[in-house]
Amino acid sequence: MATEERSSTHAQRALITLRQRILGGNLPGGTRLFEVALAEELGISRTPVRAALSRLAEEALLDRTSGGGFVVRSFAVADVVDTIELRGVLEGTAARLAAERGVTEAMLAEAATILRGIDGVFLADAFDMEAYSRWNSQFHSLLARMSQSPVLMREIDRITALPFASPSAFLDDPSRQADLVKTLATAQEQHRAIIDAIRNREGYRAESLAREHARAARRNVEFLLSHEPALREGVPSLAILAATD
Amino acid sequence: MATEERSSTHAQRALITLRQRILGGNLPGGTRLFEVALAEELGISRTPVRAALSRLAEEALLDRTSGGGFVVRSFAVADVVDTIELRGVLEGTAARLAAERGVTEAMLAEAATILRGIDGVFLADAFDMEAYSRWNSQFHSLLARMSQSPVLMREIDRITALPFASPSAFLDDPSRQADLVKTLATAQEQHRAIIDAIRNREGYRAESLAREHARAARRNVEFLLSHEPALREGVPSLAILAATD
DNA sequence: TGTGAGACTAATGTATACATTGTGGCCGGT
DNA sequence: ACCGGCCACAATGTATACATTAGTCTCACA
Repeated sequence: MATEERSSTHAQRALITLRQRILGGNLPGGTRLFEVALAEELGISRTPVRAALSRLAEEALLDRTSGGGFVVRSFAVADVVDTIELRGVLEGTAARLAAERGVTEAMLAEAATILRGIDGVFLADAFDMEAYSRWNSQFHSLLARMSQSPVLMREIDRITALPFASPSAFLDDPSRQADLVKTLATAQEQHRAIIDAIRNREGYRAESLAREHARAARRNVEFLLSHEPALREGVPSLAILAATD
Repeated sequence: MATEERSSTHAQRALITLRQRILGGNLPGGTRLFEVALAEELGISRTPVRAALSRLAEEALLDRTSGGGFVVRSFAVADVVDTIELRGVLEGTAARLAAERGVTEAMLAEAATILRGIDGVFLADAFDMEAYSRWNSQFHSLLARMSQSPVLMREIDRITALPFASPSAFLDDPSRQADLVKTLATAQEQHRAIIDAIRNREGYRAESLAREHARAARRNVEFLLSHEPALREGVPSLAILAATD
């Protein structure tokens, strides 16, 4: 969120509550949301409910109906796959623009710091997934900034706001942490290679690497979909999909 | 607009009015929009004004301020260039997915019809720019559909809603029609090649061609920016940029 | 049995009054 | 002269009452 909202307005609190429900899979795709019922349930008037619903449509979590109402957006498996693909395309473009336009020494130094931070997580006795996730988020935030394109950064922010398209997607699956850690070493090599390509002004290489890097999330989706649906329901990053009828 | 709105509500009319002003360059980027003043000016209450403003933020034509208000989004030249680049990337991705996933015979037949339609515009005695624009829009709409990705189609719709990133961008510049017609023959060759690549399942070729195809808009921007600003102001597709202080 | 029309109810659109917050200007003190 | 605090006004947040529209169900007719 680029803008700091007024804290604790009714609309803001309703927005947060409803967003959490949708992302957490508690509101199945296709569910009609009604102003009056929600106002009653949340104990506020219709006005802030409408404001919150409009914001959720802005975030593409709700679709508008022809009658002026709102419905929870449905995500099919193909939508998840395509959203992940789109993230790869956008981050790939960010990497390419960074390589084409060149980046500052300060950015490269920041990248080096982040890479060292991630390396440090691997060297610790116990793998700290939260620390990895934090460094990982910083890496991806920097990558977007390196493009020096506010337009692109804005689009990346939009897409990566969805849990399954986030750079941290699937890191929150407690049942597969040991397996995940094995793949994160590869991911870190990719981080290093992307920065190397950017430093060397290799646009095509940078784009290709960043696209492939994002594809890890797709592999996770495919893994989870090849197993029992029950397994998927324990994965926060895919909760929104579990909610699809 | 995927959804049909209620016709002629105050909010809808305010939305249309304000959108036209912004896209037409009559509201400079950075302009604060105030509910009360707009309500007074439009002769309606604040409620539909707020709804319209929220919709415009959804369309990314307005940014939200920290105080809960709205400000007209500023577009710098670099933003225009990057948005056009993004359109190329997205349409390139659509072409690649179409090639990778394959398309139906019906889609290919539709493409052939459109290509014939465009060819017909070139064969006429007087070049009909409006007819060309209509066929061109159909081509690009089909291209997005060929990806068979609702997620991607949605993003393409978002980006191409901006005048300078529209497939029809700059076709509306009355002062340069003769020059433009010369470049449209090249564009039509590109249309043909894109469909050929898709038919042949050549993903990389299709993506590259579609990206290059979108780059024509960038050449138009660069041409206009290398001439007097006064020239630019007569170009509807760039009106929104002319409005930037 | 199917279709169309009408009635009723619920959902959304709108205006307005009041509450709360933010911003700018002015005044006083250092 | 500059900075901080206070006050007033404007902007936004909210609730509520009323208006309008959309959707669904039932009945009647072909």
